[in-house]
Amino acid sequence: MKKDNKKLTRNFYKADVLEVAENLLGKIFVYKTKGKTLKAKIVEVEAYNGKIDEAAHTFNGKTERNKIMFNEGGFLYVYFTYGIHFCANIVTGKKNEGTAILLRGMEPLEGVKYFSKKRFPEKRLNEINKKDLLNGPAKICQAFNITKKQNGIDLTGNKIYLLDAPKIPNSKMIKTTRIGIKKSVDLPWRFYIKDNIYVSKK
DNA sequence: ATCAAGATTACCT
DNA sequence: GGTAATCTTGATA
Repeated sequence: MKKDNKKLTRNFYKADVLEVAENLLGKIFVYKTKGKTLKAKIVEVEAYNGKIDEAAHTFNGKTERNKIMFNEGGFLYVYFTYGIHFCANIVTGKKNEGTAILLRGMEPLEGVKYFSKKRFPEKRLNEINKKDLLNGPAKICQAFNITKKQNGIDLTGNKIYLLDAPKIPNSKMIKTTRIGIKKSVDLPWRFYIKDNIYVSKK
């Protein structure tokens, strides 16, 4: 009997960013916070590679903001943008590669009430559409309450980590161009699960 | 010291 | 479809 729910280890993250990006789809993101366990299934990601990709934060070398992206794989890179939003990434590859994967869409599994409260403080639970909770990179951080404080967390620890799940077959995976960038716009480095309603944008 | 851009979102017409 | 919101970061226009 195959066990699907083991925590992913360092080796998973140390592979090439594009390989990890494809493998990330379907995996379970877990955040243990304030006695609660929050879980969601990853359905949409984008790969960034500072070596060859002008859109990556690491393209022009190491800075105070992006230094976590130069760690070996298996760390959380969180950045602040547009004066309002945080976005969370999974660092991949070997040390000093400067590669990471942006989490863009998730399906809520556990902690829906918590997500709803963080996303829509003024609304009642029954007015909230579950598909609007985690269908965007900044929405994910808002719902999980992920901020600068979580930047650099080791994903092989017990606070934030991923659980294994069966690989999404190629027939159910869409590979296309990334969203919201002005450089390297033609690289097909966005991956999402076909027909999944929790994907941020078709 | 100053400035422009930004891996987005929500709300408007 | 269009754009305001909002402020940290990195380069120096």
